[in-house]
Amino acid sequence: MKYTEARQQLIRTWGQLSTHWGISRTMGQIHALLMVSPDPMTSDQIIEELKISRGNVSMSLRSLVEWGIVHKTFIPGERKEYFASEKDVWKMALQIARERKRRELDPVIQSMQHLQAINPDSASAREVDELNKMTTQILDVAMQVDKMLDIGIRSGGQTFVRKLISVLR
Amino acid sequence: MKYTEARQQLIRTWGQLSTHWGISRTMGQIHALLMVSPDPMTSDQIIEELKISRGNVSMSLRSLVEWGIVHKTFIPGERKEYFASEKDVWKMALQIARERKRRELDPVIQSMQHLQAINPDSASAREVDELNKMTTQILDVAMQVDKMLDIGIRSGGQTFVRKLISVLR
DNA sequence: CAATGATTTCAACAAAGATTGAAACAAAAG
DNA sequence: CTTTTGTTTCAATCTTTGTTGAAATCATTG
Repeated sequence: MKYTEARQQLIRTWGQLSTHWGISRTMGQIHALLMVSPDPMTSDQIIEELKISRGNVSMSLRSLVEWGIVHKTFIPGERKEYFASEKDVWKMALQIARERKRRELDPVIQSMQHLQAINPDSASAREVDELNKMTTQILDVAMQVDKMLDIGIRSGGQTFVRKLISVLR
Repeated sequence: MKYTEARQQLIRTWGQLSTHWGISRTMGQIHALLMVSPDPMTSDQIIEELKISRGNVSMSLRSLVEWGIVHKTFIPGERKEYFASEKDVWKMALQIARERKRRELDPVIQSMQHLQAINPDSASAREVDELNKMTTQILDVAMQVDKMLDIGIRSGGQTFVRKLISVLR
């Protein structure tokens, strides 16, 4: 397989994949492009390469920076801003896990905590009971997963998963 | 907090959440409704409760069944189909993990395997090198996560996470 | 501080995704 | 076989999300 093909396919695949994760296709493509680029890139280079609008590039880059997986870098004597992706895929995965935990898991925990202690108005005991069982279970699962992610994040991805696999096989 | 409120909030929250996960809001709501319902429900009851169209309910239920977290059940002497959710949240989480692995992780592994062994056409050594480093890393991470999920799935969620937390703290 | 170059914002537009509802289909009952 | 009841399909429509491009903002330079 030729370099240019392979590179394009990676960008396409990553863009495709990203849509399954609440991230726009363009963001995914930009991220892939930065991952495989040996040097930081300017927005103009990205526009050129992916044929997308300046506005879109600007917004996507900002969002990638907010996710913490792309960094602005300044090159001495250069006026333009340069962007580079995190190159360590484990670090990247952890950073994504950390953000998703914050954006998705933490709110669930909050929400389920509010739903504890129900006052059975017109409902039957069975109904109240079932609802309680569910919220309690969901809270339990969410809190344990949360704890697990904390540990994983603290100990660094590779170490964590390696240990884990060796311990639990 | 009153029962009816709490129930509605759970349904709203779950529907909201589901959109972050490539699942439509309606599907999430139906799932929440089935989770807290002590008895299996017919599509008519779901339509009534959530005020959504028959077609939507039919398609969403099918999809939930494909995900393996909702089951059709037949009640003797009844002509209608009844649907019930998996009630064990750990089982549910595992089933979702299993499906997501199949739908999202496995394709990445496949794709990265295709991208190994690049023929440097017009590209510089640095560029080829960077691309190779990336695809190799991604493949590595994906395969380890895959292995981890396999172990987790085999040993059952609760056991898995409990062990893991206790071992790695 | 005016001019130039770079970046961001945002209203208008486009694309993708979700939902509806009515027609087609399937299964059981009379 | 016909009717009744229940389920699925799918084109049309609505909703949500993503994208563009030009104007506004910001920053640097002479």
